[in-house]
Amino acid sequence: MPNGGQPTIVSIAARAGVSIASVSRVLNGQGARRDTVERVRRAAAELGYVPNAVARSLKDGRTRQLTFAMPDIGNPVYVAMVRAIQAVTKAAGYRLLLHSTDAVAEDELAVLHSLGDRTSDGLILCPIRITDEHIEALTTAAGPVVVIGSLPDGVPVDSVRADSVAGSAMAVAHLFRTGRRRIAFINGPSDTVPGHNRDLGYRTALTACGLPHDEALVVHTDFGIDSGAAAVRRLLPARPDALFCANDQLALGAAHALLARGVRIPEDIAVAGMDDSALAQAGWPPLTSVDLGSSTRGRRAAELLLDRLETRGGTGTAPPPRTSTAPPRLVVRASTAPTTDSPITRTA
Amino acid sequence: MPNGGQPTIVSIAARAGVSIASVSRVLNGQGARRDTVERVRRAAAELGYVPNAVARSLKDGRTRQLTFAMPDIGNPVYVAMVRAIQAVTKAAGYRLLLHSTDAVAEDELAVLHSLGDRTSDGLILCPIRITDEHIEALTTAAGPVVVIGSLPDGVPVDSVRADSVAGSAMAVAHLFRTGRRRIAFINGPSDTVPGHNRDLGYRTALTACGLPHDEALVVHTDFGIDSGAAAVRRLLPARPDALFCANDQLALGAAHALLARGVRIPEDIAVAGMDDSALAQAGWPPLTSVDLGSSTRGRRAAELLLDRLETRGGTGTAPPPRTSTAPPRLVVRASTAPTTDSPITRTA
DNA sequence: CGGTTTGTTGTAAACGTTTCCAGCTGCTGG
DNA sequence: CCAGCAGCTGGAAACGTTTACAACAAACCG
Repeated sequence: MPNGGQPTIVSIAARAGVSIASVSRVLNGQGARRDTVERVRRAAAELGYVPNAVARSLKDGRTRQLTFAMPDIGNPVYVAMVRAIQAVTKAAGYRLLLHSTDAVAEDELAVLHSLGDRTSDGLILCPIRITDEHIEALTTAAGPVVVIGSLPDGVPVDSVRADSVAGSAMAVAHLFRTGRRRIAFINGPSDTVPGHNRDLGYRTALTACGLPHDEALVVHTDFGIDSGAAAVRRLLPARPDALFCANDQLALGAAHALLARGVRIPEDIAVAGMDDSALAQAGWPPLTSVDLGSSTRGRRAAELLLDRLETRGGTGTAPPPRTSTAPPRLVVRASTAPTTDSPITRTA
Repeated sequence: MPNGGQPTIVSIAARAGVSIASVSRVLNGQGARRDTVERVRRAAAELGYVPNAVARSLKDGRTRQLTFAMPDIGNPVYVAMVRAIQAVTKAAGYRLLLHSTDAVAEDELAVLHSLGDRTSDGLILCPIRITDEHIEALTTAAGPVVVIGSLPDGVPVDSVRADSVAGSAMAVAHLFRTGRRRIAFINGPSDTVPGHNRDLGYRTALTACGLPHDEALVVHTDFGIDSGAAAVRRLLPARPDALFCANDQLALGAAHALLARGVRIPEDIAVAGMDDSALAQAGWPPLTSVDLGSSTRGRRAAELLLDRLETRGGTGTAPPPRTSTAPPRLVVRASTAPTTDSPITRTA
């Protein structure tokens, strides 16, 4: 037998002396005579029968599996998403397939195309960048997709986005309110959507606060602890009194570099991060950070996807794509306590 | 059509004017006449054909999917494992199914049983506790399983374990060498395997160092940042000069509680953690920690599983179960710098 | 008591592949 | 000129389910 000796509906039928149709019916809780049910149940139990999910999937065209593709499972932001998604999908009876794209665009496209192989019923994709090929692949996707990230208008796909413009602005405004006037910015790569948006938020907030934009106070680097430390070295000559970092890892690296130089946080320089990951709480002093709602976004994305799946084959035409934005939330901790000589302005 | 309008091998056959058998052969790179190949290839491309993985799985009895079940994806240790496993499986052409058991034993058993549904070709299980039911389920599992954790002898299953006894001992010995004499211990639940082993390592090392075992210096709690902070409050009256924590999260919570009370680290009290997660590096001062090799274990487990999968149906009898132990590694950071008055013994 | 209903059952088709087998074509070698 | 052979090809079975359909028995009603 090509099967691993695994019992099937056929073996049960033989043992119980009924047809495979009856076995299937009994096992799926449909009507049958008293003793038929009894016999089938017992045979199944004795053989230790477990229905073959693959065969079932083939029959009814669904796998009860969902795929989540993100750039890097090492990043706490994505871990938070995985966690939230997993909670939702598990409750709904779906399994979760994890795919790490290593932030490679081709990999993201491959995942999108592989939706066609019917391995999973739907996909949550977290692209690092959106190219024309992405848009093309998204519009022609073989199954429901939800994108976590910002999509251009007109792409017929549900999406969940973070408001990192507003989030950055909140952080900068907070630093300003607590008396900081030379607010430096350590950003990630500016050619990614998040990088661009955070930059936008930073500039907007500076203007709103009436502060000048000083190029010497801005560093672009990649996301990572070491990069944060390196950036500090470049920024210190510009004499900042606050550091806003596009990410907690950068903030942490920066904070360590400062402390190692004897700079006091927050007395000399305030430090704020972004994402409010476990690292922010873990740092010393604990880091003020902007929570962009990774958990919320993950949960919301999963809900949208499940919703698509359920309203499938309903009235015919699919409902229009929905976009949901998770509001940012500023979490103030010790790393941005006001300077003693600051005007503790509570007004906007 | 019950299918979503998705092209199949049949549509290609029709369009190319050949039989489905020929399509299958061409697509699988078997011999065919020049123009048959040509026609099939073109038809497939024009229709945007993607092979249905479910049908294929049903046919040849393998899904090219692997399952990893762990207690909590929020824990950095498991994230490290996921990452390592993902890297290996991806390279081997397998997808990774993630399952979070929330540390619930029934959930672990359910995963084990669900191996029979043929959803995945193999399972890596990270159980929090091993009950008799686990052993029963493991021995009768419907497919290859690798356990990350310690298994009693005689269970016919590959396993990868951490040497947390030795790891704990290393940490305690290190603290002793750097001049500490009242070494407190914040442990996780003692009824889990890791909890028990860490306790064992702690006691063994104390004895080896000639230090007395003082109950007032030991706290059992659950793994979590807040628990670490709470434990410190209970320990301080016992006047420890070092804190060994069963996990980085505990260590971090403890460190924060100490710093908040004005206790200096490492001058007044040294702090060491375990797991060497990102948190250890992130803390201030950076935390000494024992790396139990989460990555290594994950990678090794994946390799063992893949190996089982390949040597399947070979000579007949399966090779005996293998057990691999990841050696612990002490990572010394600032949080355990020697006290100034310490005998900086480098011997042993 | 015959016709209709109701409930239970079995046969067979279908899902989309892969693959065994047999048949066909066109050669080659005798 | 024909046997044999190689290369291609198509038909059909198989993987393990679910389910439409038909068959059949028993029970009911008039």
